[in-house]
Amino acid sequence: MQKNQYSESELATMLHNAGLRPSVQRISIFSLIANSRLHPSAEEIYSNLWHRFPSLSRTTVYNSLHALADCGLVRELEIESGNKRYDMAPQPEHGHFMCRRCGKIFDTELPHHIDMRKMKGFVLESVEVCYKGLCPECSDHSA
Amino acid sequence: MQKNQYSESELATMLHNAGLRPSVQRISIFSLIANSRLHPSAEEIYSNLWHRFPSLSRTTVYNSLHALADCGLVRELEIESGNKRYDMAPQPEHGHFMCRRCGKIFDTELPHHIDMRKMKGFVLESVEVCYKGLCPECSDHSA
DNA sequence: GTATCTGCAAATAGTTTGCGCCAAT
DNA sequence: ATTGGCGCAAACTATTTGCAGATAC
Repeated sequence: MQKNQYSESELATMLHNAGLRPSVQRISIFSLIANSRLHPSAEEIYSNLWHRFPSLSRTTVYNSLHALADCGLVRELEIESGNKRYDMAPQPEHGHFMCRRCGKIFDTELPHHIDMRKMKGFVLESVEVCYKGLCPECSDHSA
Repeated sequence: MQKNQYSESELATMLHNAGLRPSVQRISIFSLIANSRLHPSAEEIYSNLWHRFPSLSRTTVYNSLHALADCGLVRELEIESGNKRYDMAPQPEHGHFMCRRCGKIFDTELPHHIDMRKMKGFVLESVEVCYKGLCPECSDHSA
C-alpha cells in the first residue's frame, strides 16, 4: 500500500467533527477506505481488518459504513449489484472503471462536465459514472 | 401503460434471431421491459406477470433475464445495490436518474459525448451514468 | 451514569443452483 | 429422441435487525 495520505489522528478528527465517536474500529475502517485506492466492499474491509482485530464483527463494519456514509465522509458506489463498494467522499468528482475480468476498479476522469442544468424540475444531488470493459493488463492477456 | 412499441411477434422474432426459443414466458418478460419505461426489477416483473401466468416461477424470470442479457437484448442496470433493473438494450445511449424518495427511475440524456478514447490501454465496452436526487414531484412535496 | 458503540445470533432480500419434468424441434 | 426450457425446493451471499454487554464521554 502506498504512503498513507491520512494519519489516524486526522481521521479521528474528521470522525469527531462529523459527530461520530472515533472508535478504533471506525478509524481502521475509515483509514482503509481513505488510504487505499481499492474501493473496498464491506467483506473486503472485514477480512482485511480481521487479522488485526479478531473480535471485529461484520455488523460493526456495516454499522460503521452506514455511519460514515450518512455523515458524508464516504460515498457508496453501486457498481455491481449486490456488492456495495466504498470510496472517500470529499475529493474531485471522478468516475470509475471496472474490469469485467479481474474486477479491479480504477478511478477515471469525468468526461467534460456533467451538465446538471438540463433537466428542469429535477433536483440533482449526485452522479455516478461507471465504465466497464477490460483493464490494460487483462486486455493484454486475452489478446 | 402506453401503446406498445413492440408487438409480441416482433419480440418473438428478436428472440429467435438471438438464438433463444420464444417461449410465452420469455416474450412476456421481454415485452414488459421493452414496452414499459419502468426499468423493472426481477421481482417487479414476477409480480406483474404472476396474475397472467400463475404457474410462472421466479427461477424462470431470472433465467430469462440472464438469457436476454447474455445475448444483448436487454441491459442490466446497477443502480441500486442488491436490486438489478433491466432496460431495453439497442437504443440510443442514455443515462438514468433515480429519485431517492419515490425510487422511480427516469431516462436522461447523456451529457455531450462520453469520451472513451481518453484512457490508453483500457478497452471500454459500456458506460452507465446514474444521477440521484429528487424528481419534480417529490421535490414539490418536500419543499 | 447514560448515551453510544460493539458484536453475537437470527432474520431477510435478492439471486443462484440442482434436479426432475415437460415441450419443441 | 434429444436438446432446450420450466419451475420447485434448497442453498448461498450481502445485508439488516434485535438485543445484551461493553465503552467512551
